[in-house]
Amino acid sequence: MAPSDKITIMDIARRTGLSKGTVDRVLHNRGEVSRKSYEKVMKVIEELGYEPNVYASLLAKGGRHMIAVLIPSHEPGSFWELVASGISRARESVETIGIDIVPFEYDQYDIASFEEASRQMLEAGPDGIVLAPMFRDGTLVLTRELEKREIPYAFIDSKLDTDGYLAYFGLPLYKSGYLCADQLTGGQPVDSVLMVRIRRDRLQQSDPTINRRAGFMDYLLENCPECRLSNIFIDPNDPSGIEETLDAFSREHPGIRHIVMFNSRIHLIVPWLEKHPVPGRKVVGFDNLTANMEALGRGTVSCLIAQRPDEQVNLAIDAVAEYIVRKKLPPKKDNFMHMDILTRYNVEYY
Amino acid sequence: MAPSDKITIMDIARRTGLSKGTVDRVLHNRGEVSRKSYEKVMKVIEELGYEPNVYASLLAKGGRHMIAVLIPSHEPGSFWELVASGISRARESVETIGIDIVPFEYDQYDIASFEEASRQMLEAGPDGIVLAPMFRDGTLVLTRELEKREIPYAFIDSKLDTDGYLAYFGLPLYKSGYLCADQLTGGQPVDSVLMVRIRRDRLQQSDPTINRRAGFMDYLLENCPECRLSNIFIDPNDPSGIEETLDAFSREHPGIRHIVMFNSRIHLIVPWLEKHPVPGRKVVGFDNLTANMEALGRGTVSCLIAQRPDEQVNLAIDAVAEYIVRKKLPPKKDNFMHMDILTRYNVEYY
DNA sequence: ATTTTTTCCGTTACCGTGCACGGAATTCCA
DNA sequence: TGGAATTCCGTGCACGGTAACGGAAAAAAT
Repeated sequence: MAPSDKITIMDIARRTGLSKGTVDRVLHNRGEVSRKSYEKVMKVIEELGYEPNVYASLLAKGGRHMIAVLIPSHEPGSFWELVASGISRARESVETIGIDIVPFEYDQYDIASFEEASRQMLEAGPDGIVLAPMFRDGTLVLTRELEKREIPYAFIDSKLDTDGYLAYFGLPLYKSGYLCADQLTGGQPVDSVLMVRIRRDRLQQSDPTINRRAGFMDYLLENCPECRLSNIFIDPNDPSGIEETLDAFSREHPGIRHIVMFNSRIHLIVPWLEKHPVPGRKVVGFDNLTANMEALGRGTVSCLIAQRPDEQVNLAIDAVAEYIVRKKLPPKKDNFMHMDILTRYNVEYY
Repeated sequence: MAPSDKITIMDIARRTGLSKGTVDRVLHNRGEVSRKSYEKVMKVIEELGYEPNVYASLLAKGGRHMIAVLIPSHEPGSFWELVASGISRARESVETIGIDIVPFEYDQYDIASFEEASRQMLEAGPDGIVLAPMFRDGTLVLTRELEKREIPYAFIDSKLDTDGYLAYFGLPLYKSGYLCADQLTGGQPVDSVLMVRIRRDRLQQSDPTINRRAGFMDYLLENCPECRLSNIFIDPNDPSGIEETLDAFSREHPGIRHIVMFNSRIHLIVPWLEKHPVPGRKVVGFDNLTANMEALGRGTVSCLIAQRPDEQVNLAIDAVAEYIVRKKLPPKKDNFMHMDILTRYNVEYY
């Protein structure tokens, strides 16, 4: 009944006839222990089910740890700002266990800045890392270095096909496209959908929207094969250009009403949508940016598929912290997280 | 830059010219300190922004705390089983900070068992409590006693209109009915809906489905006023009776297709639904019971509104634990949580 | 003025681990 | 077989806070 009679390092010292110093040495296997005593201690640890007292440990070693977070810089209103807010929450919860969170940021369109940021990060000597792999090759170089230095790291948002990482927290991208299509069609056949995409001219970047688009199109293929799909491309930095593009398209294709965007930037077309309201039009996008949620509340956007990026980074930081403090591996390595469906009726409590 | 140079109890002892014993006495104001020294210490604490080291504290006082959870007993497959699973998760996370979780259960249809359970709970002498108020009057008696003994308590699921509680975590019930209606109609007008309800003959119990039903009906009133509503009542303990009732109803009203239930028991009518498939029928229910989610995966149920009861109890336990260990109040007292929309396309990651 | 009580405060022994230091036991080499 | 070099292990202090204990100083009683 009483779990209060916890067994301590002294208990296993007595049981083995050794001293706590020796027991401590095998616990942190830092050598200077004979094979015989090592095994004896291990056996007793096993028998008694010894678990170290984290407080005492933390208190004794005193020094604080540091977890670095390497993510794209968070311009206001961007997806990465949501991640950043999750970081501040996580900071509070782990600072009491002696861990500091230090963010390192880079321009997600500039690989040189990524390399610079990861260099600085390594120099700071973190005890663990959480990162979002934007540049495939650059990340590979980094993770190899991390593995050499035995620094644990966790992925968020997307991951590489290596396996040295401690954990991954993210969305099932393909499925999210599938879900998105179901929300847009409502299970009923639709005749046409417009996909608004961002023109990108950068190379070697991983593009998560590809998988989403694939899932979206597969759903349509299976559930309403006669649906016609159109693409247009916009430039996020050119608001008036966006309106022109949309105007031109809707003149040429007046029948197309439903609209989807596979990145977090549905808010970019909201001004145009509100200038040209169409009853019964479905507009579906991704991620809970403030601007997106406001448009949802006004009814301009019908539905958002969201992934709680703050939660993801939180879990990732906790996993790394747990590993640093207790050397415990997370229960699952790949954690595909729930996809939240947001409508105007449940967005206010998000 | 360095937060590592934390100020300790010794620092403020030196600054005041007193000993750490005295400082400790004012920190826990357990008397035996002159007014003059008390104020001197308080002033220095303020100046230096002293914050006690939780580990050292926990380590020193050694003794463990106990949080009691008072909820209806969790028959397999019931809503409260989900809560119970959240309890086991919470247990792991707080046992490392020296807190034990002890559940006390009662029959949610028997007020005497509630009183008995709360009596036993009080006798066990918990340091904090999480409870779901099923019986209004009985809970009021209990909470008054808790306030007298200065034992902090948090509500989950629903709350009373007292204000002595530390925090509340639950769903906005009325809104959830509203959201439910929106999911059922898909924003399009529907001509009729059947509400399947549970026959209850008990009194003085709080019934959360009342508010849900109200929200549901208000949505219909505003968005498709011509929709016709029917009610039928079933007995959860009589499976064949359920089928008969549904058979009889569908014979008399063949036009009514869409079905909603406002409690967690939509799974009760799933066998009947699967015997009588109707294309285009919408079936909406609440809560992520295993049986409900399976029916969702098969497409029998169109949508579930879920509330993560495990998360709720987790947050409640954390809030109470935080108060016990650090005397910190939670950031918000009333926490209305997000309503999750579950469909067959996002249920597998829930 | 002396004794008794009360008020106030410093000292000290923990809590369970981490780790440096030094010494004993063993092995090695001559 | 002696001494030197290793290997192995025990001791003791530190971490920051808690609380019992006992004693000095102040107040009250005689």
